[in-house]
Amino acid sequence: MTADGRTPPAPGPRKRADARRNRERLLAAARETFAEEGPDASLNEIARRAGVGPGTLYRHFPTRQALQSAVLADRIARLRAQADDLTATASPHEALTTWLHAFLAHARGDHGLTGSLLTAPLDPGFDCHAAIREAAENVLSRAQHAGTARPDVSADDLIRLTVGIALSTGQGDADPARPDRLLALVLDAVRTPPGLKHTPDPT
Amino acid sequence: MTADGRTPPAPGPRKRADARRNRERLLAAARETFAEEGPDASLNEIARRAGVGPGTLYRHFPTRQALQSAVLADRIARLRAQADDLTATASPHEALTTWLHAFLAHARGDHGLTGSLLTAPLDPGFDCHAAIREAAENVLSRAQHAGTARPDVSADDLIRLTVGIALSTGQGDADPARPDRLLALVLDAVRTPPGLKHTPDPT
DNA sequence: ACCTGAACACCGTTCAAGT
DNA sequence: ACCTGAACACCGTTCAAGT
Repeated sequence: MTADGRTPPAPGPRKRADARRNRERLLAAARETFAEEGPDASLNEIARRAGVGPGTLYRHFPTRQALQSAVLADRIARLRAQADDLTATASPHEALTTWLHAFLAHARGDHGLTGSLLTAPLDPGFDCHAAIREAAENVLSRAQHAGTARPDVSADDLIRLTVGIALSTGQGDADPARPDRLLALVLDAVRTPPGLKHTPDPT
Repeated sequence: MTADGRTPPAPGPRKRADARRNRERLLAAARETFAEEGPDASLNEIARRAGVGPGTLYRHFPTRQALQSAVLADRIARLRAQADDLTATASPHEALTTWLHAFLAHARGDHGLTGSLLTAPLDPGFDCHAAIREAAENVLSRAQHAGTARPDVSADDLIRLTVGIALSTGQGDADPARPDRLLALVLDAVRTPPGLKHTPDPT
């Protein structure tokens, strides 16, 4: 990954015009199809919708994960930007809370795309895991320095807990408020100094 | 489901001998194959390993979930029994903690079988979701009555949080202690009275 | 009453052949 | 340099035909 975490090779205009057009068509078709059928949608179907042969899809995106990453890239960039904004405008604790809830909504809103991508082994192309971790580290370390988040929790921990909530609360739940409630519970623990109530005597 | 949560129709010896034998062979093959290749393993492959035609598999287990449930049934029964044991032998808080860690280990140990089953919509056959919930309610309500678990959390909440941790911490993690650490964090929150540190003055 | 296994429509992936 | 699309091995699922 590049030092600043942006999309590495910057798919500049150095390619043939038809190649660029096909890439764009494939991305649009993938966005549509993943949204409708989830992260396991048929790749042949995506190629078909893009008006392109299967081989062309594989040439542009050698693996299903590569295609999924590309589809998510801009949404993840937005999450990163939001973390920066919150750092500038909200209190440390508010920023942490708000950003994690936004991330949860994001992970729940894409039929499991983010979840499946963050669960699987990393993709060397666009490393969306790293980008999200930087955003999480941004808001978390600020809260830790302010003393409103316990120091023994990592950005990765928070991401995994949140993704876990997103994955385990399917959209068919009787209680639509459950995901946010569970995240709030987790955040309670993050705010609490570890071992506070286990050792009432500090001596 | 039956009132006591046992496997409902009790697949008694009322069937033809070859049918029973095939059922057993299919279950064994499924156990093997799911363990090796995860919950999405090929059903044809399972039938092949059982030395049986695909149609026979479908006759015994009309859906993939039905087969998965049958494979897990006895392991889930053991988890229920363990909850009963803990209730009799350990303190309320210890019982809750120990059982949830056991459940987490179980959910992490089967290549995601439990996770995929608890995430998907319920199966009317053997309802493993209900069985697990009863076990969780067993240990949770006892802790709540003893005052060591906050009352605004439900057995379903705990199950979802734990399954979420199991799903989001793949086995390829750099930190093998992470799952148990995250569960301990969650249990901290469950023990803490809600809003304790938000309102330092009880008046 | 249960089992068999061929058959169908589909999938992921590759690769010669084209331009 | 890139695209096409036929081809291969496989999958889930069904269903006539058997015993």
